[in-house]
Amino acid sequence: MNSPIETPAATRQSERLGEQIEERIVTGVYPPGTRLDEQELADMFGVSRTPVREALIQLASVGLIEIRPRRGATVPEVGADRVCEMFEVMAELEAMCGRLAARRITPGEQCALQEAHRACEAARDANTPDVYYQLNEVFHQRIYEASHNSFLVEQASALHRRLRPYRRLQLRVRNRMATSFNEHQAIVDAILKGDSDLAAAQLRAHVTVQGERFADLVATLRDFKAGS
Amino acid sequence: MNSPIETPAATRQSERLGEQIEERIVTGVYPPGTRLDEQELADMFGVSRTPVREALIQLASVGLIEIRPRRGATVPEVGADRVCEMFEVMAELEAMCGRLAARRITPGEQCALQEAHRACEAARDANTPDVYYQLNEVFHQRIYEASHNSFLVEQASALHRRLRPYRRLQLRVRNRMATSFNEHQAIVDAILKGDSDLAAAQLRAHVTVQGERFADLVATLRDFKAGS
DNA sequence: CTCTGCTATCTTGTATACAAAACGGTGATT
DNA sequence: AATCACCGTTTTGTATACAAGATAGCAGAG
Repeated sequence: MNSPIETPAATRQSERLGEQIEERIVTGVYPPGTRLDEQELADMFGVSRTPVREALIQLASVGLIEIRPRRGATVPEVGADRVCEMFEVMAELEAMCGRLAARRITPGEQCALQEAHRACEAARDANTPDVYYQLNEVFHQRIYEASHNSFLVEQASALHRRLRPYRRLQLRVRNRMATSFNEHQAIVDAILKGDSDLAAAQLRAHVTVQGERFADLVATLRDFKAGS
Repeated sequence: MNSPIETPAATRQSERLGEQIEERIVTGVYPPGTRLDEQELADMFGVSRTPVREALIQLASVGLIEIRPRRGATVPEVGADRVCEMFEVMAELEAMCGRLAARRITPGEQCALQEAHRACEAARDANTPDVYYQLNEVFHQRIYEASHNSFLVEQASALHRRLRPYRRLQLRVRNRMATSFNEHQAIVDAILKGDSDLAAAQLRAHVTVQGERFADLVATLRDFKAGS
C-alpha cells in the first residue's frame, strides 16, 4: 500500500532542492567548508532565492549545514571526533532497535529480515561491494522496522543516512564484507531466537566497529598528511 | 561563561518566531489539530509572511508541526502511542548518557551534578513542584553534558525538550517529586561510583516510569471520556 | 432532498524589490 | 612599511507582488 519511496505530491520546490543539495553535500560535491551562496544556487537550479533559502533552513535544522546570521550558509567541518560521537549514538540506537526487534518481530518481518540477509549473502558471494552496501541498508532498515517504534525508526534512519558517507569510506576495507556478513548472521540469529540482550549487544558491536574503522582511517590519513 | 539563555546576535527574525510558535505549541496555546495560517501569524507578530514561513519550515523539519504541500501547516495530533514511543527512545538516550557519564565525568562535573541534585532536594523540601520541575531539567542536562558526547547532548536535549509538555502533565501526581528525587539519588550514586551499567539502568527506569505515567494518564482520560 | 459540478475566494508557493549589515579594498596617517 | 578608518560592493534578511492550486459555497440536475 505504502510504496517504500514516495514523492507523490511533492509540489514544494524547496523539498526537492533540499534533497539535491543534501545529495551534493554527502557525496562530497560540496566538501566541508564550502560556502553556499543563495543566488548562486538559485541560478544553478533555475529558481529564485526564496525556495533556496527554505531548503537551506531545512538542511540547517537537521544539522547538515550551518547558517550563521548575516554570514550565510556553509557546509560545516565535521571534525572526525564528531563523526565518532555520531557513530557512538548510532550504535546505541541500533542496539535499541535490535533489542526491541528481538521481542516484537512478527513472522512476516522475520521472513523479510531473512530475505534481506540472504540478499546480502549473495552480494558477498558475488564480491560486489556496491551491491552489498545497498542491501546492507535494507537489512538494517528491516531491523529498525521490526522494533515497532515508528519514532525510533525515523531517528535511526535519519542518523543512518547522515552517516552514510563515512560508512561508504570503509566499503573496500579488506574482508570488510565477509566480516560484516558474519556479524549480520549473529544478529539475525539473536533476533530470531528472541534474545534481546544478545541482539542489542551484537548490533552495538557491529556499529561500533564501523566507528572504529572510521577512526582508524582518519588516524591513518593524519599520519599520512603529517609524514608528507 | 555561557549564560543559560543566550540570544545575543539572533539577528534572524525567523529564529525568534520559531521559538515563540514552539512555545505556544508545547504550552497548548495551539492544541493539536490547529491550523497555522501564515498571514495570520505574520499579522500577529507584525512581520511579513516570509520569516513566518521560514520559522514554520524549521519547526516542521524538527517534527513539531506538519506541512502538507499547498495545504498549510498544522499542529499534528500526537497520538498517545507515539508519545510513548518517544519516551521509549528518550529512556535509551538517557541511559546512554548515564553510562557514558559514569565513565567520563570530570571532578568539576561531579560537583555540578551534585549541586544540581541538592538544588532539587531543596525544591522537594520546599514542596515547590514548579521549581523542582525546572531544576530537574538542569539535573538531566548536567548528566547529558557529563557524557562528553556533544552530538548525544544535542539529541537528548532536543528530545527532552520535545517531551516537556507530556512530562509536565505528571508534575503534581501524588508523591512524584519525592519518588523522582529518590531515583535521582540512585542515579547520582551510580554515576559517582563509576558504575556505568547501573547508571544506565537507573536512568532508563527513571524515564520509562515517566512514559508509563503518561500512558496511565491517557488511559484514565480515555475512561473518563468514555464514561461521560 | 441529495449529490455533483462549477465558480469565487482564499491560501500557499515563488519571484522580485528593497533595506541593512558584512566583507573587501583603498587611502591616509603614524 | 604597517595599521586603521572609510567607502563601495556584495550578500543576507525582509517585504511585497504575482501565479497557481485548494477549499467552500452555490446552483442545477437527478
